[in-house]
Amino acid sequence: MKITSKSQYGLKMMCFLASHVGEGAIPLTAIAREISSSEKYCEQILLSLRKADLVKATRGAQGGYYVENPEQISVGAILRTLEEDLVIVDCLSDSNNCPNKCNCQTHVVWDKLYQEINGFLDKMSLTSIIKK
Amino acid sequence: MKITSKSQYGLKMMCFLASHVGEGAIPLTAIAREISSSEKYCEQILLSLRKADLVKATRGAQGGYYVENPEQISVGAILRTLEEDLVIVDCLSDSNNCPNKCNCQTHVVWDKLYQEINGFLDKMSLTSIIKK
DNA sequence: ATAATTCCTAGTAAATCAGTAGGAGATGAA
DNA sequence: TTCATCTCCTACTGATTTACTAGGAATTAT
Repeated sequence: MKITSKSQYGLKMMCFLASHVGEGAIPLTAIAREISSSEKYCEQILLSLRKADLVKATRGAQGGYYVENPEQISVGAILRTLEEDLVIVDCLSDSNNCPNKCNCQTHVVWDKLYQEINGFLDKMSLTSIIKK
Repeated sequence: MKITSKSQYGLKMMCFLASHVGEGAIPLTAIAREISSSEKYCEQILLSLRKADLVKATRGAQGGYYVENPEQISVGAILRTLEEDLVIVDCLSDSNNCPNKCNCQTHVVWDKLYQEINGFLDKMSLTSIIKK
């Protein structure tokens, strides 16, 4: 039940980009320096975020990464792309895998917890957390 | 961000024991059979739960495990003992470990999420989930 | 052209997870 | 008292996941 370092770095990067919205593309080198991590690792995380359309990128010289409309990007959306959908137990995504065919009493606990976590994180926008 | 199988089995066992409260000690063999897992693994999990005083045990012949006052046992308490305190990012428990000395904007996100999860799970008692 | 930059796949060491194994110690019953 | 039935406890192990690293192809402003 740990948040991965991928998500932790990912959220930091998103915060950084959100606080520089409208200033054009920011290169990987600057981003990695800001959050004190390796360029290669940050690159990999940014790739996932871009594929999920949460960041934009422009290639080539003077290229880099940037976000648009940070007020519309939720922390939940970010974590769902970096934590494989935030599915906290497998039988939530793959009911066939549940040994009790999901008729067990505990299933409802995981389901409600999942709803709770996602609901909470979806209400939190990037803009709201950088204004502190 | 996955719930471990230890917690999943643990909660199932607790539900089973709670639904047989007042019927005396139930031996490991019966518990393991009920939740379709190995005796040895169940035993290990029950050991943790007992050390946290969430289940009681009597040794020797006719011994076994049982719970008292399931209405006072929360799902949160169970998960905290099986998921090392449900600390979702290390810098929540060990601030020294936070590269940004926890002055980062993201820290508050993890902190609030932690509060949310725990608050939610603490309100859920064993009794409430077996009555379905 | 070329220097700067992202894109993409593959690899790897370390940590964690999931489960096994075995024996010591306790206790009720014959 | 002995024996069968239980829990207690520690150590071990294979599989999986995590947290990175590496290298080269593709793209674009200057």
